Parts: sequence; structure tokens; C-alpha cells
Amino acid sequence: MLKIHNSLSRKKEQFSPIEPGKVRMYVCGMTVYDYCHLGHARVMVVFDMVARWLRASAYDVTYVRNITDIDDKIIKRAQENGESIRTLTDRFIAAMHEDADALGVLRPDHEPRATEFVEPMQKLIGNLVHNGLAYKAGNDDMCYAVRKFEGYGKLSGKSVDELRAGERVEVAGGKHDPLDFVLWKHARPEEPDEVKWASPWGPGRPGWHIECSAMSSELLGNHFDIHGGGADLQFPHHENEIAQSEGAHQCSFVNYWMHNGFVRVDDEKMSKSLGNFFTIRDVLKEYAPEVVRFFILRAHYRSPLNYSDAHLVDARNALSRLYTALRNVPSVDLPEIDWSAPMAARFKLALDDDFNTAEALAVLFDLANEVNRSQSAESAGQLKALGKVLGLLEQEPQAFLQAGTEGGEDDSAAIEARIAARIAAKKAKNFVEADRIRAELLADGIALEDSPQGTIWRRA
RNA sequence: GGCGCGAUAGCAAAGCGGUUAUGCACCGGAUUGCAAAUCCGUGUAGGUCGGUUCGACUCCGGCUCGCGCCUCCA
Repeated sequence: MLKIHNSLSRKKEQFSPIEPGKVRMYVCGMTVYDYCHLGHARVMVVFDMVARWLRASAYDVTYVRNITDIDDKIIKRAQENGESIRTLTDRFIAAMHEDADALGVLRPDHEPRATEFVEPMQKLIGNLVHNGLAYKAGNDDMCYAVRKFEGYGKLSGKSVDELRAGERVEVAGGKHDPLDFVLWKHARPEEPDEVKWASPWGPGRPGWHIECSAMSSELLGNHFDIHGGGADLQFPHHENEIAQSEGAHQCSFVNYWMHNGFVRVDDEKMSKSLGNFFTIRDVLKEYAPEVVRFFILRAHYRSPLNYSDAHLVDARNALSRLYTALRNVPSVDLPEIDWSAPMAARFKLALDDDFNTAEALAVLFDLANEVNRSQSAESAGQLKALGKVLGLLEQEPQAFLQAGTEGGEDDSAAIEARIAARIAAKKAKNFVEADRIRAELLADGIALEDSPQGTIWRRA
């Protein structure tokens, strides 16, 4: 039985879907005005893993991950670049897909773009006005009256009075209360026409939080199972979503809230504002995408994850051990996983316990040991099959072990030639020459392994 | 200031009230022409002070330190 740590209760809870056998999940995705960094990689990989595990657990999953393609930073960036919003966002959506594909992140069932759901957003705001929860502020922005929503703060554990928002947030735009947030921004003259939509409250554009309430409701219904995102979205974004959706629909919004921990650099959160971020594509120039995926899944999704070269190298070496086992022992393809088999049962227990991928990977290493010891094709097949559940170990082992860095030249022919020279030297019992070639190759990052079947190489 | 999270061996990272986590690195052995890979084995833990308990890394409390949210942020 699956247990999920619910941010609402701050406890692990037994998972029980609204509709038996079906899971509807919404995850806050990217604001597309720049390349994705490793923090984004973590959200994508973590919830990809969640969706995969739910599917492996025989749930019929509908997974939605939205794209924010209208917001202040996008407008600003497009103006700086002298291009249209659409050109900018299209470009970075394509880049995001490239990064996600590389990391083995399967496409969600729906990737709604905010700009395509402006009508539902307006409908939602209309509901809020009707329910007395929204008002027109002094500057003509439509705002949410936070204090009128009972239960505001239940997700973040904050109380309206404790927030004392005025201390750090400037009360702007004639809001009734500093905590109130914008639902609909009235059009500013300096902004391009591209970001102006007609509305009952005058031309303008949606506030940030409303898109998720509208899109989740359109694609998953007013009440669904799982809502995920980075821990920094818990407040205010997700708190505001609850206020909007429950305020508009007058029903419960989400049953399980999941928040993943941050990627850090030198024990500090990796973020745009701190400027300490590494883009996915930069990291992929140094490390294989599967190594990055493995690095992310090695930690529990709620723990902080420190990024450093040493950790990525460590992850690469660890993953090599699994691939080496698969290289050394041919595997049979298993049509399906027998979850009652000891290793598979442990693996399942781990993932059922709030998606404990660290523990699940430990099982994979134990299984690799068993594979090496028994040389069993069935065990090897099981290792492959379990790895696949996490989106790992799907490459040809040799391809992984011999892969160079992205864009590096293919020098395998030269390597093979030097290996042939060494074999000739060995045959002639010229071990000094053979060892010299081997040392030379190792200096070039190529490690040799002799076996009765011949000599094979991998990148060290 | 308010709210929350964490502190595990050289590094990384889990479970668990009593029995080997796991990976990388290290050491010994097997194997090998020598290595590598692999196997076998050894060692190195649980911030600090108290409490509960027959027994605590694991539960409770204090302290110290680190981090996050309270402002756009995955």
C-alpha cells in the first residue's frame, strides 16, 4: 500500500484515490523565459518517477504539468530581446523538452500553456467575484480577499495574522489587505498588445496563481488527487491556489500535496535570484543524462540535494557498477515483474513508502551483487526491469560504459587499434609493452578489462 | 521576529527501539602474467546535554549549528 507524505498534514498518509484505480496529478512546471536549471530537473525527474511508480502500481494516471508562458519576467525578457512573447516562449518550451527528454522524463499527458486557458481563468475569477471573495482594487487590478477565505494558511502552516505581510511586502495597488493577491492585472499602457486580453474587468492579463487553479480544474476536475511542485511554491503559490479553487468551486481541491526539496550549491538553494544555478544543458556537457537522473533519484525527493562535481562523479561510478553487472551477465527480458520475488518485494516496499528511491536503489545494488555472483540471466533481467521502473538502466551497458561526453569525437576506432596492438604484445609475451599501452590508455581515461572472452574497454 | 525542516562513518545517503543498509573511497584475501572487472572479508557512524526503556542512531525535552519559507523562484 502506497503511503505519501502530505504537505497538508505534514505526515505520511495512506494513499487512496478519489476514483478507484485512477490518479489525477497536477504539477507546477516551468516559467519559460530561460533554460531550465538543475532545480527544474529535479521537479521533472521526481514527478516523472512518481507517475511511473503510480503506473507500475496499476493506476490509470492522468498527469498534467503546466507551462507558464505569460508573466512579468517573460514580458521583460521578450522586450529586452526585441522579440514577441510567443517566439520567446516557444523557443524555451522546445529547449525544456530537449532537456526533459534527455533526462528520461516522459511527457506528461497534458502540458497546458497558460495563454490557452485565459477564458477558464476569467470564469474562475467571475465565480470568486460572485462568491464575494474577489474585488477590484484601487488600481483596477482584481484581487483576492484573503481574509474572507476561511482556512487560508492551512497548507503552509501560516496564520493570516502571523504573516504580518506589511513588514516585508509593500502594500501596493490599493489592496484591501497586504496579503491579498492579484487575480487579474489591468493592462498597462507600456505593455505589448500581445499580453492584453479583454475581460469583464477591463483589458489585462491573468495573475500568476490563477492559471493553475483554472487549468487543473479544466483538465482534472475541481477535485483531484495529487498536486506537486518545488518546496518554494508551497507558499504563497499553492496556498493561493487552494483559496482560488476552493473559493470558486466550493469543494475540496486537492487530497495530497507533495513538495520536493531544493537542489543546493554549497548548502545554499540553487536559484535564479542567487545566480548560483547550473542549467541542465551545461551539466549534460560533462555528465551523461542518466547520471544526472541517477544523482537526483539517489536522494529522497524531500531531502535537500547538494550539487557538486564530486557528487556527480560518485553517481557516475555508482551507476557504472549496475551497468557493469548487466554488461557481464546477459539478461532475459521479463514480460512483467513478479512483485513477490524477494528483491522486487523490497523494491516495491521502498517506493510504496513515500517514494523512497534511495532505498529502492540500494535494492538494485544488492541485486547487482546477486547477478554478479549467480551469473543468472533471470536476475539480470530483474535488475533491468526494476531499473526501468525508475527510468534507469535502459541503455545498452556497453553504450553507457563507453560513452564519451556530449559532442566529444568518436575515438573508439583508435582505442580498438591500440587494444589490438596490446593483444599482439601480450601474445608475444612482451608484457612491458602491453602494460605501457594499457597505462597510456588509462591516462586517456580508458580502462581495460581482460577476460577469457577477450579485452573490453570502458571510460573510467 | 513568525513558521518549518535537518544534523548518520573519509564523502554521499536510507531504514530501523535490540540483528550487515547501500554506493564511492580505503585496507586484506581470491582471481589475473601484472592489472581491471568480479567475488569473499575487515575497519571507520549517528552534533551535544539530559530523560523514557532491560536496551536508543532510532522515542521525548533542552542546547548548539545548518537550511528553507514569510518577496519572483522548482
